[in-house]
Amino acid sequence: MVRQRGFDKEKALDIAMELFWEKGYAATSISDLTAIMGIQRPSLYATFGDKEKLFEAALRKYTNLHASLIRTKLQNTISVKEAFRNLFEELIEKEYKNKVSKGCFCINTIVELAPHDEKFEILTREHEMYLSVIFQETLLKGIKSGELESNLDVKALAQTLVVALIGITVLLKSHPERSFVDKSVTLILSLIK
Amino acid sequence: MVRQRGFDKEKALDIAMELFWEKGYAATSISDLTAIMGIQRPSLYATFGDKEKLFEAALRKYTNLHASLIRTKLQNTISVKEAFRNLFEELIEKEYKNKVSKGCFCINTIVELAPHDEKFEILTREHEMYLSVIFQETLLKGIKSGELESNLDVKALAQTLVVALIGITVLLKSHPERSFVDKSVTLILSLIK
DNA sequence: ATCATTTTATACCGATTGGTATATTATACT
DNA sequence: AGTATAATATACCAATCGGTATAAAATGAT
Repeated sequence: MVRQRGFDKEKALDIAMELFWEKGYAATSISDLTAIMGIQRPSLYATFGDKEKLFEAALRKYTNLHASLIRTKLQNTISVKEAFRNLFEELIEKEYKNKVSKGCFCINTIVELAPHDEKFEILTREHEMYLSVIFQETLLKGIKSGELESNLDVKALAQTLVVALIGITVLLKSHPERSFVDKSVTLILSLIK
Repeated sequence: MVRQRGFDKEKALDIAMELFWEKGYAATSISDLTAIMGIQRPSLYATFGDKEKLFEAALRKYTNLHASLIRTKLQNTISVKEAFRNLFEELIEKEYKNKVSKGCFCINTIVELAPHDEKFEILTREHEMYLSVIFQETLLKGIKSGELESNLDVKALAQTLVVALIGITVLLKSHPERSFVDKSVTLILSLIK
């Protein structure tokens, strides 16, 4: 009884996510978005509400994808310490490969919007807290398997790994010497024992 | 022979620095700036060039102030480890006191502009590298005084402290539970031995 | 006091911003 | 096949963007 949408909503959202991720909220215009998404302005507004709603939808999609990606990477290895090492090293490798480093969409949003909009403060904080829970679970598995010491302060270590992940992700955007970030990753991983 | 400027250039730059620091480059308009600086648009352009030049001048002023502030704080204590602890704790205290946390102007710029403008990539990277040098000097002093172990990897530790400082500064903008950041600071400081 | 020089204030520029009104096109059900 | 409904395309909106032309006001040297 109705005309159906001529584009894939999820694909369009993916493209919007990539652009917001790369340029941030303020620097991305509706014209930029419609051009790259391949849709007209009224379609964007009819489908996603307004610019802020679209941004929020894109960020929620990112945090879901990011969390499950992290969880998967931490599950697929025998050694917990190796898993964390691979996590950091893949992050570093990817940022040095790409010419323009987008960093982490969630971290970018903490910096740009969290201080000025409580909605994004909560959304981004909860994602970081969720990451620390994933890290805790991974560390606990390492203790149970006997790989890690049983008297490890799992919570403190997980939170420190989150802090380190944030610090390295941000620092990579300024393209420091590779050895700089490699050395600090090695030292941080030495806390997992 | 000429009319003299009716405002203090350095004071005006300080005010611009605060606003760019709080809102970022894209979200700060010339009208915002002239209003808070108390000057007219042509005065701004005559004195500082254009928006980007003003931003760069503000950021350079910030990095200079920030570096000397950090160096001062690390000098004024007998124990090196205590000095670093105070550095982190004062940062945390300040961010929890203020309602809107501006974070670090340099870090904000790494996230917003470094990936899209080589000038700011270089400027911000050099500041972070400079901080790591200050940290190295401080740690070396601790070794010479006998407080720290002589086999400490000073470079790796200094770089890790920079990474941790960045991570905590960013995370604070999402207002996590106080215990979260306190615990990770304690664990990071345990690397200084 | 006059004059050259620079800052100031007002007003304006075209371009772009986020967001919509309108009218046309395409679809699913009767 | 006709009709109700929603998505599309075009064109437009006021507001704001970064930046400037112009002219009045203020200054220090003569």
